[in-house]
Amino acid sequence: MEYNFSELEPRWQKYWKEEGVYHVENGGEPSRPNGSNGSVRPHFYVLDMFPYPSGAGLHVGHPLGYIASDIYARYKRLRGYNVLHPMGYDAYGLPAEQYAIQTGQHPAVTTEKNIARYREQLDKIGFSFDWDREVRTCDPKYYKWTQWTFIQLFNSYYCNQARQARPISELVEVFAKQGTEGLDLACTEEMHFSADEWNCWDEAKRQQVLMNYRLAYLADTYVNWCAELGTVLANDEVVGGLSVRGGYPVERKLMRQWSLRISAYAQRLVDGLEQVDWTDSLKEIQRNWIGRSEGAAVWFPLAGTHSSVSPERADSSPNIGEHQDGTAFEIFTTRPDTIFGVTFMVLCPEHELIGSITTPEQKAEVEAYVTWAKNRSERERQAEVKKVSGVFTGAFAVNPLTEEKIPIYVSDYVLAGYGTGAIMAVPAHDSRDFAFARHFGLPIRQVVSLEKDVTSDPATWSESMDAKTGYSVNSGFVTGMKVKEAMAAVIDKIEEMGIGHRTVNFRLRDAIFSRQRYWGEPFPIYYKSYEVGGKRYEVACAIPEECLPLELPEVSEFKPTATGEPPLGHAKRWAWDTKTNSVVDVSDIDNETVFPLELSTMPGFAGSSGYYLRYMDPTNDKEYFSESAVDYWQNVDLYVGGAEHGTGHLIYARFWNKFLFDLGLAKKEEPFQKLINQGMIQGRSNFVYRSKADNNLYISKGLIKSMDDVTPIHVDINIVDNDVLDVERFREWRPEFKEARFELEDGKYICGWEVEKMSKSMFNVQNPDDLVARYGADTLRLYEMFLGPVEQAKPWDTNGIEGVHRFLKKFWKLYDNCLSNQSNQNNPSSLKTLHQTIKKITDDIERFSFNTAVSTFMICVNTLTDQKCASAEVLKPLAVLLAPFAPHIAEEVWHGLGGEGTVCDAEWPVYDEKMLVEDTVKYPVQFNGKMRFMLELPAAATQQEALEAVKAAPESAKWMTGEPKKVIFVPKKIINIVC
RNA sequence: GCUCUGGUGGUGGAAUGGUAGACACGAGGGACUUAAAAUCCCUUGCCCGCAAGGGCGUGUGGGUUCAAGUCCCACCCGGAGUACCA
Repeated sequence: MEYNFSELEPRWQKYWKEEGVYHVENGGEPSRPNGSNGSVRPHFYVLDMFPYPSGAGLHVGHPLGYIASDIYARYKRLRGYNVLHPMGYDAYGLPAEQYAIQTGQHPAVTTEKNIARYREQLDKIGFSFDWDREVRTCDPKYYKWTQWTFIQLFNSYYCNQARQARPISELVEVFAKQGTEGLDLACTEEMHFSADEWNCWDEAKRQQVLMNYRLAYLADTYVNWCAELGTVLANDEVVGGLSVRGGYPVERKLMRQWSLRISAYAQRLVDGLEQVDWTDSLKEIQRNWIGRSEGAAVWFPLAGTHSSVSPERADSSPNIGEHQDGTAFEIFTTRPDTIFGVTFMVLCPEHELIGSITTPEQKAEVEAYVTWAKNRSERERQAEVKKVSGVFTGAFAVNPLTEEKIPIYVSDYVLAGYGTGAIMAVPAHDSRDFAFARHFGLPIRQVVSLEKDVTSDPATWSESMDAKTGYSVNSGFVTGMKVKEAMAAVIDKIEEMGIGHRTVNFRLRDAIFSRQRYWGEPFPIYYKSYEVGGKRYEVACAIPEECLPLELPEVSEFKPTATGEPPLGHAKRWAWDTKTNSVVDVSDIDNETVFPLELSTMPGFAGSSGYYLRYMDPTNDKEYFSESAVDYWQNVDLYVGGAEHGTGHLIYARFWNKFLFDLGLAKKEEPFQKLINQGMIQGRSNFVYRSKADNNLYISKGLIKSMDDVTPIHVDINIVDNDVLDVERFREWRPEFKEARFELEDGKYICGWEVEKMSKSMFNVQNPDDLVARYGADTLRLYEMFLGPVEQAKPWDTNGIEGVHRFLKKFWKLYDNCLSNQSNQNNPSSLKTLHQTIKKITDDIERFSFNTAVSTFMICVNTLTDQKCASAEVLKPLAVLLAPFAPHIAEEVWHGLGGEGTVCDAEWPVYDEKMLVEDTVKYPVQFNGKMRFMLELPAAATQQEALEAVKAAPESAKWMTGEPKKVIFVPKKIINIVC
């Protein structure tokens, strides 16, 4: 009987589907016939990052992670766990919308089509997903809860003291009672007001103030505007001044946008990393992105104004670091110990103080610089980082510790978005300040030295001394202290003086949440207008929760409107009637009861931030997910996906989960307990080499004398096998190769190869369907695992796939022999092989070493073949071991040998310890502390036997003087000899 | 620059501090076959040697250890992340 994978695989896939074998229920009821004695099964949640269904379909890189997680999910199921292993689609996104703009096809239509194609491809690989739990982010039943969460964010503020999100209604009450007195709140701008002030304000003003504290808030912020895409982008969607999608230029622009106050959670996002089982590198990526740095905020008075700073003023930090009376400004530094080395100050070009402090003589120059700096694109700015630019304001500040007058400059190397947008420059100990000082000929003063009391002339330095080590010098009262001590001492001093305080700064900025696009979740927000004192205010209001979902309207065009509004501006029915609580025509807007709805939509990460929770209870239309569901599943035990989401999705999802945790909905603070990053699969391109002398002559790789004589040409990897070109198919491939002649080596044309990105234009895209058709899903699954460690990036090549396929054929042959030859008896050695395999496979799976697991299977089958053993007693447990990796063949064998139910319901075999005892053990023999030789002894050897063996030691042991008297076994398999 | 990773045959890759190179591919040789495919067997890190055997070998240089691919220090070279973040 042949191993006919193309018949048996679809047959089992159909069976699994019809029988609902992978359907999971919440709760641990033992649905398995031979389950864990009726006891409640433990739960386990294995999740893949759901894909964006692109038009190109799956390539072999996509399923790598899915296969790994499927193996683990199946393994856990076989070990008696109730395993949640769902799949869905991140269906909102730019490509479908770009396609719609070009072709007029509705994104919903193309998305639907792509999903169908993905599903078809996924099904062929034999995954154990519970498709009853599928979610799609573009499905109103799903995004209802994305919108719902947004409303909760909108209706929440963050209390820094409680380290928790709380309802905004609570804040309204507190404001009415005590104003901002005694509160520490996450906000856009520091505000201070009394209860009386609050109570006097009208509704519009109050709403404006509340917006400052909401976790989802509307604010004028500098955004990454991508004109080509017609939308703003989040920081992680921009790399090097270009959009990640499409690579279009991005500029800074001040726009009114929805943002999520993710910065409020910065500290918790850092702390939470301690609790999760992720790789160090990914944790580090997140830590760097969050960018926590400790330091001090210090007020520097302006020279020429009164330099006294009142303490209560100093504790607060008004907008962009400026005193309301304009007599001082605040800076942030991580090196307070170097304050005696400040020789100039620098403000960012956006700093509010610039206008008021610039002297008349400098005004023109400063204004020209600020204009220039503001209009520079992000890309230009980043490309010219090394170029020093800036201008003197003519104004001076006073160093609060030395009373020294120091000049104030403006330069774009100081960023508006970080700290207070102003710095104290210490050129001797900061490389950027150093470059600036050198460029403008400003003084450089050494205040830190590696050795106590030893200084040198900074004029002779080629670079600044940035390291936080050594001792303070020339630094007043901290001179002689170690850097760390000096930092503490200076902070203590400035706190005592009331001009500054210890503080922590984060690089992480709030996430901009608006996209000027069509294909995304609409905001459940409408705008009421107020007219107060001749001024018009717009107040954002959430639509009532019970009216959700607010469905994405139809539009006539997917492009922005003529007035530059987002595509939703084309929608006819896009106004909110507060009387009927329903969507009505835009023409009905009266600003009395009918109001305009928000025109932008939510970004891609909105729908993907909480999807793992929805899988727990995907059809619930009353709640996001039920309490009992989340109580049962808790959080994701194992999450598998690419590390490229380290600064995007994985930050947003953690934030989202922490927020839901604060609301009491999520039960664990961290959503993903263990995380494995599957390495990217790169393409492996093949080349043919065309002779430059003869356009129809192609030279085999080994015969090329010089690469200058030939032109390498990408060739479709599907007509190359093990780097050997199928010359006939090559001639047929394209008309230009029809007349091709070849210079062959050993009758073959050998192609060159190179590792490149997997892309259509390089003809190196491997489609999993082709491999499934040729070798079967089981071979594909095993091969993808065999390729190397899951975490490691590697180029795709099919050079070893035959070996894996051969293994399955050998396994099949054992099974076939077993069926045809019932007289096959077990022998002790084959049982031993089985038990060794059980132990090794279990170990390998537990440590996610799937590539060695596949090797283990190969060794096992080879050994059993040698041992001529093919009894059902050995093969049935083997089928179970193999089931996570190659479920189809495992199922077939299991059934063929009389297994009950499906192999998915079997029990993971337990190995017998006694079977594994080694016959012999190798001991290093040690004498006088020196290792002398290796000795092989029976595993159960006694002291006496060991002594005899040492006496009878080989020639190499003749160094010994006298007879060994005693042999001592010491840990780690060493024999010590005493004479 | 900073941070994280990794460096082992012709290739992908194995090795709780204990015989480096498992397993697989590729290559070479052989069996079966009229032939091919499929299948099976042998060889395959490098150097010397007819052989038995010997020498050298995990990026480089040191160190710890009876014993180092593995641990420690310094350096070199890749890959990734991030970048005027004060």
